[in-house]
Amino acid sequence: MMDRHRAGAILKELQLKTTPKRVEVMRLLAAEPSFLSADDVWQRLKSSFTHIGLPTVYRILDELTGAGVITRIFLPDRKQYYFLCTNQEHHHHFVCESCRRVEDVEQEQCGLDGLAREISRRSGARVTSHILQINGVCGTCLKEGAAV
Amino acid sequence: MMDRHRAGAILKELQLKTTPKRVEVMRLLAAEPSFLSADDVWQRLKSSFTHIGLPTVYRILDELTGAGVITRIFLPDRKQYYFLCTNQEHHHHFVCESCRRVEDVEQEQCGLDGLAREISRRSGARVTSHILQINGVCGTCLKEGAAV
DNA sequence: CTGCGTGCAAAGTATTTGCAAACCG
DNA sequence: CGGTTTGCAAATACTTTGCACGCAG
Repeated sequence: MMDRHRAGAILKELQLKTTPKRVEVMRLLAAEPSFLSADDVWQRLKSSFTHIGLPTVYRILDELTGAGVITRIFLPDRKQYYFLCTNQEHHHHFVCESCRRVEDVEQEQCGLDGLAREISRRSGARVTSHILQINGVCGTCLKEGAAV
Repeated sequence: MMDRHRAGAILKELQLKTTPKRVEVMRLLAAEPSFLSADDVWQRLKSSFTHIGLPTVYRILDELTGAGVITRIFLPDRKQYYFLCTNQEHHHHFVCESCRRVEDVEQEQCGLDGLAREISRRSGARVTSHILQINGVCGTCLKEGAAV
């Protein structure tokens, strides 16, 4: 699990005060192989804090998402899901629809940078960001017959 | 603008009854170079129908999205936006954050199919879908100084 | 100290649902 | 005619906001 010191260092770098709640959110997310909803995070935090409000969870998740530490995961239910990837390289995610586990997809295979360059060359547009999420069923779930 | 006959044909193919509301939603979306919210669509429909409910608009948009006729566009405001691309080839979209216009990005440049194959080869997962959306500011908006 | 961070309560609002009436095929 | 489709009203539920107190630096 991510140690408190490292969480604090990241927060400092983001110019956010190192509060126990923020640290715990980061540690918790870093220990999760799956994406979580704000409510999921809240439930888990309740075991560490007696007083913790859902709005606080939303605020912390927003800050971390804005700072790029956390990635949003898109699901058809249009709730917001979060995933913290310790991998700092630019990359994307494979999301298992069955177990919610998230796996990294390496950048070399993605080719998005070239695509962005191509777009701006052809139409004069400036690419500022992109969303790339691969959905499916992971190998483990397939074996367990969890396929849809 | 997409003619009613073509809209009807598409609906028939989807095994949906050809109702005036559905036809008009398709025509309207096909004529839009930008993505629209359910509410946007509703407002536009009001000029064609006196009795038209917002839930109906949502239902129609859901049906068409599920059938793959309409693409969802993701924005930070977490509302749902829709865009109808007449281009039947597999492709993706460049979304201008300033004018909301959507431009096609051709498939050859994307390489996502290869990526999906690579993922399943390496981890045994099955890829069922993916989201790829390129965000930025289009050439026209850049010239107009609309850049953020 | 001093301003950012948080709890709590309450609001906001996009989206969904239930049901009866209208309509397509 | 019979099962879809739609209008309307109401509900859902996620997320946000306001404000006062508490805590990090």
